[in-house]
Amino acid sequence: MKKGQKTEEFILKKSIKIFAEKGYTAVTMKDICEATDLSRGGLYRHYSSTKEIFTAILDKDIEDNGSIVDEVIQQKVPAKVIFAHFLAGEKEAALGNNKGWFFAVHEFAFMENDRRSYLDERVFHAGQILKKILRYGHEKGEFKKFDIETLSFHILTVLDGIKTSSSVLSISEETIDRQIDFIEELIYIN
Amino acid sequence: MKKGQKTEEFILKKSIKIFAEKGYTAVTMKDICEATDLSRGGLYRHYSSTKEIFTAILDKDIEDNGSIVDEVIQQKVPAKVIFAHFLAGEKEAALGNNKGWFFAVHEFAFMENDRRSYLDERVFHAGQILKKILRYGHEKGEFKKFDIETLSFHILTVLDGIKTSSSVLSISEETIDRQIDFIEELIYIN
DNA sequence: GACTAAAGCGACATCAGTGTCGCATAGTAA
DNA sequence: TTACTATGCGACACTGATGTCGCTTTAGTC
Repeated sequence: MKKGQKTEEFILKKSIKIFAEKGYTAVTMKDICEATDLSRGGLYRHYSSTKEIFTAILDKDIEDNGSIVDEVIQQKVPAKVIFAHFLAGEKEAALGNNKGWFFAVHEFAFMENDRRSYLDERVFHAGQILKKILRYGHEKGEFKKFDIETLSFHILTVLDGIKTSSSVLSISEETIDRQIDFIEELIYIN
Repeated sequence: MKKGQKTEEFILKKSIKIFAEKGYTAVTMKDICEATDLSRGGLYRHYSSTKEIFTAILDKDIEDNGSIVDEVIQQKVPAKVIFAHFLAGEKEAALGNNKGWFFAVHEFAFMENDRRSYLDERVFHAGQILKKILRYGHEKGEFKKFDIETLSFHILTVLDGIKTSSSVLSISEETIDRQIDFIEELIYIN
């Protein structure tokens, strides 16, 4: 791997944390310089805006998530297990241990005027991943027979709301757990 | 009423629209100058930051909402009607006709480092208003017997999520309606 | 090892927003 | 009307972030 490519991955890796801590809008190129120990010129050699860095992170994240879900479905892992993992990941995000990308996408979207082109596509992907899990759960008879469109949107909005709230308010882990239980009761059979 | 007080109300009124259109972070004092036809100095005479203006708007909004709910409960209006109105208001917000304040509070919260003092209080108020409606519905036997804490949080997060999504994505009015139906089915008896 | 391209540097010009201050004008109370 | 206070003005200095550019250093290739 070339030096430049390595640097780019390094920049993305370091930046995730900054975006998570400060929020998309608050991050400046200077912040990223400091976190990466790169100079202005050095950084601009690779990325010319925070937006560019942020979208690079998102794209990478979407790709990774999608392929993992495909893989476990392939391996016939029970739908409940997959879904529980999905929820666990989102819980981690809600607790601030990392930032779920759905959350990040929305935060990002607040700031951009061009709201309905780039983002539709990314969020569409997120929806696709969840729908894949739900459809698989239906087929295996593990999940109740809801309308998948409505249900997936409902779940995503709740998760998104939880994450927003927890990043913003002093809500307890218990509150998050209760919401996750609520969702699970909603969809699991018995 | 004194001139100054009039001006302050005028500034708030004009600013709501700008915050709704551009999003909290993107608004500058210059924007507000333009919208109000005030000069920098004139504006700074009354408010010295966008944050100050924004919180003034929120406080006013919270006050208004709370008193309306109290009033209709006093008048024994059916809980379903009150709740439907509540949802309708949020739908309007989701459609972008105005910005629901819960949404606004969250958007605002993204930007502030001091996340857990000012906001807890405001969102607590929002929760109180919804819980009041739910408790009233319980008492009148119109609503299912959920745990009110969990349910109110769930509803607020869904609504918040819907609003976030609709401000960000090209989701249809039908999608919003389906989510609102989903919530209603969840809580109404039969 | 020598050469070329890639990567990294940091000073610089630029820009957009902020907050202030002395002055001008309008409101208001006597 | 007067006189004082509240309101409004806009130029100004300041700040912090942006993006560029010529230069140096490092990596990769032969």
